[in-house]
Amino acid sequence: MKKESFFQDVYEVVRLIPPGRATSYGAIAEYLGLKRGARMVGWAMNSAHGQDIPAHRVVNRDGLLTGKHFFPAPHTMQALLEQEGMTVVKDKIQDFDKVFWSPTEQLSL
DNA sequence: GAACTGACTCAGC
DNA sequence: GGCTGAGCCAGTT
Repeated sequence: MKKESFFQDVYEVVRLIPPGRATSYGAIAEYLGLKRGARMVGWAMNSAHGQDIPAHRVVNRDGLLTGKHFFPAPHTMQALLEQEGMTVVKDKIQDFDKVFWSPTEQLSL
């Protein structure tokens, strides 16, 4: 197995998120074996700056764009999500249960 | 080198 | 039903 950092796995999973879909920090953490490692996923995103990581497709359990504040502009995250066909109202993804992409289910097949 | 923090989440009160 | 506390790992101070 790879001895890469937990962060590298996070990046890879986030890259596999298909357009028009979004997932949560907890879902990624769970896929990596960390049930409460959601914070580390967010931390990984923090280090993902400069890489091809669609961090805008990663939101919290509520579909809320908690990480929007870390983007170049506050509306960048929402704009990217809307470009992919998702509806964002008040920094929150609408029909999040429909656009939700679970790595545990999609990648374990 | 130990303590703190950090883009979260769940359980308990 | 809303708030507080605890827990995960790694990077920073």
